[in-house]
Amino acid sequence: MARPSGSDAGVTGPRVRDAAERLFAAHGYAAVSMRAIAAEVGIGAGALYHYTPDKQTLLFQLMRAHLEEVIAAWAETDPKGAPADRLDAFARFHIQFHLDRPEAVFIAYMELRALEPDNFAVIETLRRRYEAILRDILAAGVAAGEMQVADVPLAANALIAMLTGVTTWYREGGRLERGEVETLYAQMALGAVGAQKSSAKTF
Amino acid sequence: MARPSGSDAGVTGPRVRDAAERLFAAHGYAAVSMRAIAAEVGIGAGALYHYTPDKQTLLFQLMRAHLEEVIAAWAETDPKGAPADRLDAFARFHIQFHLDRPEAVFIAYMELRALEPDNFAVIETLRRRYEAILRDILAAGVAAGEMQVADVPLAANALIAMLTGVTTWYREGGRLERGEVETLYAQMALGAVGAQKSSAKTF
DNA sequence: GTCTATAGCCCGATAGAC
DNA sequence: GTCTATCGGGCTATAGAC
Repeated sequence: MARPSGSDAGVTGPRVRDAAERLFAAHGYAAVSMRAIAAEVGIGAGALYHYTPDKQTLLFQLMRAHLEEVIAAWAETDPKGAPADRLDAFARFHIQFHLDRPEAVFIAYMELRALEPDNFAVIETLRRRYEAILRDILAAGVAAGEMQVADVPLAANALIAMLTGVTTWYREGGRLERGEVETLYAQMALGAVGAQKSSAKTF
Repeated sequence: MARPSGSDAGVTGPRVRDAAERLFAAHGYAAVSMRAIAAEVGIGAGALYHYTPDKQTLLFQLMRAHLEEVIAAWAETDPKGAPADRLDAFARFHIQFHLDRPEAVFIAYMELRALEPDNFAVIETLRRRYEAILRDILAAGVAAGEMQVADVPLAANALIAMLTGVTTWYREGGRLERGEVETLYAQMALGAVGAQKSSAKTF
């Protein structure tokens, strides 16, 4: 399609977002300068402003894109079966997504406080929508008698925190394979709410 | 004991640490300026340096004091009985401590990346020592046949993350009392590792 | 599309008066 | 023990050359 000149348009933009994601996750939004992002990309600081109007918008768009992606991805993963099986699938999905995109996830949970009020409201709505998925699963599990959960919102918060925490210690190539980690976290999640997979039921 | 003049010595120091703790927890270490801390205390920025040699040391000392306190407090709380009962006690202790000192806990877990290497090494050692408490409980539970834990370090990480997450949502005066929160989290922790309190056993 | 230069501001930390 | 003033530098974002 022969661009008139210069370097790869449509390539630097994603590289800027990748660099920002990596650095925000590693050091925190407030601790990362636009100069540092530019240096990571290999351009001058001024050139960044062709790709984002400002630093805050860069953060906001990273967070929004991630949350919209995770919500959409779950919609395609949801097995829509028995609540215990959905919880198993949700735990595995959440772990998988977090291990695939640890930086984006870390930012989405940790940098809420760095958002300006209008941006915060948008992100908070998306975050609540994602957490509502788990609350719905737990509520269905209680209704079906498959789970013992005294307080659904509390249990959902506790499970999300547990699952999200995987990013703080898991490193590729370590002692455990990803599949093992998924399985173990899913087992703990089921156990925490007194559930078991339908395939494990004794009739 | 009649100080020669001026304001309350021995009082401003703790106020500086309290202000720093509050602001670091709310906005993150990197986002908080020494001027902001001074304003919170009600003194000029220059006067801060009578209480800390620099900003980094302020963070380091907050984190070290907190971790040493939590380790010492557990040593006095540990019921030293059956592993399942110790896990129940640990979960309640951890929740209590976190709800009593949410700012200190939040900083201790979130600002590790803001520490300079020498300080990081000290804090990381303390943090590992605290997490080893839970690993020891789980290992004892497995050995006693009271718990089903396929991987002790993973389970310890998962439980710590779950319990610590309480600070992200619990607010005093909300829907749930602290005692309820402790009980529910302890139940989930026990369930996650397939354990139950000795008082709940069926013989 | 990227560069260099810079405006305007805030930063951590220090010096010295009181 | 606190103040004011300040040093030296980094920050975000913009302007204008190429």
